[in-house]
Amino acid sequence: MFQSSAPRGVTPSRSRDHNRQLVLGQLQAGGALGRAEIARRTGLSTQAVSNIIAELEGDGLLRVEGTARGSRGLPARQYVLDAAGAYALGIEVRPGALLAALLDLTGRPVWNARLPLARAAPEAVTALLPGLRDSALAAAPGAADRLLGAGVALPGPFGRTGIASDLPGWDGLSAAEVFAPLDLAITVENDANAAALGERIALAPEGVTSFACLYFGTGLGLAIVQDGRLFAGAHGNAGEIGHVPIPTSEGPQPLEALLSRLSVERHLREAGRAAADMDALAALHAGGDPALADWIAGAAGPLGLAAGLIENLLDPQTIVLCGAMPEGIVRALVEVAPLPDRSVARRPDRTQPPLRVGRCSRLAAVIGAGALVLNRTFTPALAA
Amino acid sequence: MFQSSAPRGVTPSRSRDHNRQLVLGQLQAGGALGRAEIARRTGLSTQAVSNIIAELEGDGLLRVEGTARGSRGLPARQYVLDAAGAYALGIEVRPGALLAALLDLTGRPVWNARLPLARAAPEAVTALLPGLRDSALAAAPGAADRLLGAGVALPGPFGRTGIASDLPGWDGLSAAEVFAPLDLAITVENDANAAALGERIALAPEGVTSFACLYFGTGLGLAIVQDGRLFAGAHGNAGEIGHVPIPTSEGPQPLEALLSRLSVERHLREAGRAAADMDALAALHAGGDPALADWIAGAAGPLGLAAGLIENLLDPQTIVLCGAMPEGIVRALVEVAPLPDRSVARRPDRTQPPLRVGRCSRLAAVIGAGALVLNRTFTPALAA
DNA sequence: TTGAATACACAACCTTGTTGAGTTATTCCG
DNA sequence: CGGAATAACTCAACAAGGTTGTGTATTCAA
Repeated sequence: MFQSSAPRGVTPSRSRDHNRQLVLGQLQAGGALGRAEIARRTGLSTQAVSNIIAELEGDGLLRVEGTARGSRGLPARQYVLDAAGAYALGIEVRPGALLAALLDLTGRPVWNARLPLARAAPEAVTALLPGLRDSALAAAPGAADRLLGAGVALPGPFGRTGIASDLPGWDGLSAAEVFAPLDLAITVENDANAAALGERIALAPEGVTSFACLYFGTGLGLAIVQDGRLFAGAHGNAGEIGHVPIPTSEGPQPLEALLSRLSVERHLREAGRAAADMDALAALHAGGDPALADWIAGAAGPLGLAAGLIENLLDPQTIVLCGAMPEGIVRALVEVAPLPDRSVARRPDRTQPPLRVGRCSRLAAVIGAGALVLNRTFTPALAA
Repeated sequence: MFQSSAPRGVTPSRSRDHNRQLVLGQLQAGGALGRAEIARRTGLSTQAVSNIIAELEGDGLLRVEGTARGSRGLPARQYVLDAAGAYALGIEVRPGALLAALLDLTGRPVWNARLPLARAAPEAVTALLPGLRDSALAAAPGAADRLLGAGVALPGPFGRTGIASDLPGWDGLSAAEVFAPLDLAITVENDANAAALGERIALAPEGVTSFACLYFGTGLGLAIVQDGRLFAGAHGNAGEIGHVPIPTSEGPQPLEALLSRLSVERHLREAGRAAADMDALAALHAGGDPALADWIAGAAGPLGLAAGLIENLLDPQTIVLCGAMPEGIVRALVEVAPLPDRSVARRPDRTQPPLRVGRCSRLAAVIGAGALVLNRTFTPALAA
């Protein structure tokens, strides 16, 4: 599915696309800004920014929100993103369910749904799409002709041609075909990468643009974001941290055997607990279940090792944990994980915590799927 | 020293820069090409390519080399890089020596020098620069007004402000000041990153643009190259793989305690061998020294683990080993390293070997330092 | 009240890439 | 052997987008 694409020549219209994205990205990260301020931040002339803003305002993507006061000179009109100016549809396919969410331009989910899937067969998914689309659009009046596209999150890793290999029957399929009934531009990513872009929207106002994201899915995934863009590797499968061997008293074991939902479920089952879903897990944690506390204590070490690996290899601003694991448990893991004292990321002027809790919920990847589309709208193609 | 810079707006002249780089990059990777072929590869119109080529030819960066034959239609004039069209100066500062190399436009070193440094004090380096520059220019007549700039490789990791922290007395210095006597545009990188860009030039014709580079320096460094650009992390210090703990029979040890020049030297010293420099090491290896064979056997396991980590986390096309380790030893390591059988990079259609031997010599980082400058000339700023 | 500072609009201009018509050289095929 | 097909390349007109210079409105401070 993924193919590292060759860089293309720049034409005037591609320049404009880039600069539009740049302006939108400033507003996403910086809140309300005036034209002159945007011009200073982007290095464009105020005139260029003015033209672009007029265009974006015409498209309904932004609107004036008051004027700046308190400084000399003509007060600047402040622009903000218009949440209702555009929408993105996020879809997540899991072995047991199809999830969907509709995000507004600011990344807030305005609608979401979860449909059980007996088998995650492509035809079954395709059949559900028209109804899904209708429900989503019914939730947001006016969104119909303002849909930027649809993002799809699938369990990775991907094969070179075709889609996901973790879902049975999907190998070698074209995403465009399976999701054709949506009649939208389709962007596909693995669940961890999608979730990371979902987190990016929340982190952008804090100035976090380069980070790693540990994602609890079926196993444990890692997404790497650099300057707001995904680091995908040569074939789109970077971040398979779950396979990394971790030394234990019983010899090396894959990280995801120690730190994942399957791991906690197995541990609890062996202790005689039933923890079929996230709610049950959260309840156990809230109740101070000793078996769960035991698992957390055992998983904290591997998490610390993984954090050390990631910091040393990737030097991120922070590492975000998200995905299908109750927030309380993730918070507990973050609090007790023993971080390595020697790391290039352990710098005195660091402002971000080494580990932080992200959007921990079933919705992390669906929201991320929608964010795939928004990200394309906000992140300029031009590298620094 | 490193600062992740914000993306900037695109202006017509920046577009031209990008497209010039794109054209040069095609010639670097693809050898002799005609205008129409370049246009097809870059997605630009033939006219745009024609204009750019005329400009580049005027600047002396490329020249016609014959015409294509054997196909229908007007035979295409083939263009190649003109090696003597531009030069880049590479400088490497080590604790014991100052190295320099002059690269032509194709990345070939046309001159190099090694000056001993009692103390690698900044003032001592600054004092040597004018002489160095003169010697380099004397070796390549006409290079004086065709110098693109100077690249500087320093042992990392870097502090946020100022230069290298591994070299005593350099912390907090500005590279522009220390290297001001060169009167050239200065680009600074850590040694592993520089070496990786040196390898990139050699790998580009094979279509390798995303790879990792394990570098033998004082310790062990890792550089990550994605689409021809360095992955630097949030603060420029990605790739500190030497600190990663590796399980051994005596408990976890940092990778660079098992796989580095210091490691092999210590091992040989304990066995009563003297192996002060690379020549001595190479001689021992050629002579089939059992203590050295012993070290290689012991280091192969950690190398395999490191390769597994890198493949799973970064999904590169290949992993290149280079730096201050005799080529024969590196070759032996690559041959016996046990690679993990489970890895996202282990794909059926893979064309590159998982591990390969790079430019193993004292010069890897100096050449890479020069390549820093060439890379800027060849790699477009536009991401895919 | 006056002047400095600041945001912004308008218009002319520059750079760059695209498009379409026309030229030239080579191969293919009758 | 000669015409048709093919492909590379050039020239000229055009379009898109950004910059620069000039002018105006609005606010703060002296």
